[in-house]
Amino acid sequence: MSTQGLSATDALTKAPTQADVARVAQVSRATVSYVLSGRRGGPISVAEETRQRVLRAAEQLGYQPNAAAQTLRLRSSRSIGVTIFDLNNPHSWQIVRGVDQEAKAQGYSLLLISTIMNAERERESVRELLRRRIDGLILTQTHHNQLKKEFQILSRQHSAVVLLGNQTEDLPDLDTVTPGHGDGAVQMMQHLLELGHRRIGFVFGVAAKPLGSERMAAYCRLLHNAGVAPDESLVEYCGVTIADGYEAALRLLQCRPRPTAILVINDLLAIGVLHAAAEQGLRVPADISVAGFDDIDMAPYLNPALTTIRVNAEEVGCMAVRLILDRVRTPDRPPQHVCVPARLIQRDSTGPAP
Amino acid sequence: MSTQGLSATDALTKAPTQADVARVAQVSRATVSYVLSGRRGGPISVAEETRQRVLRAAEQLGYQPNAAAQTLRLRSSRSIGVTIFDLNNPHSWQIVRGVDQEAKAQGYSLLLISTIMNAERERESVRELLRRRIDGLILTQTHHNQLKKEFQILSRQHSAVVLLGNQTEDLPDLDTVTPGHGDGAVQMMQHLLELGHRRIGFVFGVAAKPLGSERMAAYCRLLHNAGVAPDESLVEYCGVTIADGYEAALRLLQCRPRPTAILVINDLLAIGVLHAAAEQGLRVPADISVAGFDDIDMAPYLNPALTTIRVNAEEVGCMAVRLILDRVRTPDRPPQHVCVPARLIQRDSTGPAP
DNA sequence: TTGAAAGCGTTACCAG
DNA sequence: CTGGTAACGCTTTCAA
Repeated sequence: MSTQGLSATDALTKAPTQADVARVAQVSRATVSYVLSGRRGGPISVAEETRQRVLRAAEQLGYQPNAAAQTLRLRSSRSIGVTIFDLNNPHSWQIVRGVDQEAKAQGYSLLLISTIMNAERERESVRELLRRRIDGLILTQTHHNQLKKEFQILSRQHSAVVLLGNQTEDLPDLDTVTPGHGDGAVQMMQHLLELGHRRIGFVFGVAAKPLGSERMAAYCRLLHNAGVAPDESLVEYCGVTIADGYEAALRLLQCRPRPTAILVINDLLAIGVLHAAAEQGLRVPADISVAGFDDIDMAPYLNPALTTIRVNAEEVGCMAVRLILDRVRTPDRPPQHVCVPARLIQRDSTGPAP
Repeated sequence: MSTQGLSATDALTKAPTQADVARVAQVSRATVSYVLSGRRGGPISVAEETRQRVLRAAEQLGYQPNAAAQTLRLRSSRSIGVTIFDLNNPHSWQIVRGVDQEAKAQGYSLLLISTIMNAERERESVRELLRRRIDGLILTQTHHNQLKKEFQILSRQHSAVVLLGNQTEDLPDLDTVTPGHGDGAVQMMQHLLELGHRRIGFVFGVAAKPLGSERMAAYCRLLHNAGVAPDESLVEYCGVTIADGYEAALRLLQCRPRPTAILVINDLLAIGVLHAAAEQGLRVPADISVAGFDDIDMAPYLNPALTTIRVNAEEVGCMAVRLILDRVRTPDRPPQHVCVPARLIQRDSTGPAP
């Protein structure tokens, strides 16, 4: 049955397989595998002359190993899944960039990204990733409590899971990467308090309740320490879009007395806040200060340049990948929790209280 | 050897397979496949009672079909690859969003994204995608001339390719989606000329030569039609980052007489241009007008809100997916070229020439 | 150093 | 309607 006469060029109707390469190179399929993989187990040495012949044949045929077959055989896809909650936020992409770089650097050359907008789609996306037999999963800002079952399945598949930017309470024993937003919020509040601000508004736009609570906690605590009575009307809850931030700011700017500073949950929403201020004829920072979190790419180029808290997002992504790979290699290690430090980036959107 | 006694719960060391489900449900593996796939060929009907038993067993075991095995068997991974040139540009994400939505809607539930920064990495990324046996590949702004070989391989694998936002000259016979930037540039130039602008600068920041040439052509042509002599010093070539746009704008603003308007290749760079203008103490649009392309999410919230050309990016992504799927179903159809129209979005960054 | 052969988990064909 | 069984393309052990 074997179509012996198949030449190098006429198999145009089908992707070439290892067997085709073997035939052209006049060797066995095993030899082809040895030459082209040469992964672990050291070099199962094969004669240089043969090696070259195989390489040439593969090149000539445009042979690409079938990843599905490899995955099936090796029980590993050498890939990492990532779920991103808000694809619209540039900060998310900074993280993805970090993940991508580190994954590629570690030979986990491919990155599967799946976008999610709500808990239901999140489940579905994670399941899809499960089916692909990913070696690890990085979840950002997830409703992890709804994914218990998926975590079980993953662990049975020996896949690693890293949670990124989530609260670490009442959690399964997972590795986590935590951006130092809490500490950053402390720095920012100190900065604002030193500038003399006392009426400080907070635009709190998050996708789900517990996210950003560390920032909220720092905000409340430092106000309290400064002897400022809490004022509910200065905290505006809203969604995650720029428009949400804009509208929240409009509401905040109608408070009397007006806040002299507005802390915004992230830089994206801060863009909306800056716009609202400008629209109301307020000068930033002369009339009101505005500050954000994340230090997204455009933060230095907004008008005015935005004071913010920077957490190196690429490092966050990179650390997540490392935790994944560490766990793949050492499955029984105790859970690790790494924190990526934050620091204040002072620009032109904050100034002395008027 | 077959571990007959394996109960539903103690197989914790390995992902459950179809065989496990079959054993628990007391049916054959084929039956499990029929129940859980039920894809094409119509319903290979199976008794409702049996069906339920299988479903229950699968649920109980947390069974997820192994996608690698399915891909191997079906010769299709039901996935689409996308390469994005500049992950930093929000416009790219808009496109990805469109691709993601449409792909999911069509049952191509997973989206593989691979980021590239240069021609070499692009080749490598595409090869990786090839190995995964993607059903289709969407290339945005690619150096397609360097990928001839990969295209051959793809076509042999019966994978579809769509080029997005590329010049369509001297091209293999590929399907393309072209954003209407050329026409948009015409609209924008008309808008600026009507406002009385004659000295119009152009910040031309692209990753590779031919990209954006349709905008350049429109710019030159309309200036010429308006009787304005070309002025090389008004065109600034630069890279693709906000910083590049900022610096290009600084150079442009030093021209004497100063341009009264600046056309920017995209909104991202326009952010840098707006910042440069503000920094130089220029009021936009009173002293100088600024306009971009893409209508990224933040465009309406910049200070001032940015006049721009909108090409519905999600639609672009969506069309790309449709072209892919059409071709998968009808491989021998002649190449299709769809164009997504552009329209002027007039905001506050353009006004009468001073 | 090279070749033969046994799976990996699925699907789909062909008998019962 | 259900149950064997042969691929799919690859890696890897075991013999030669």
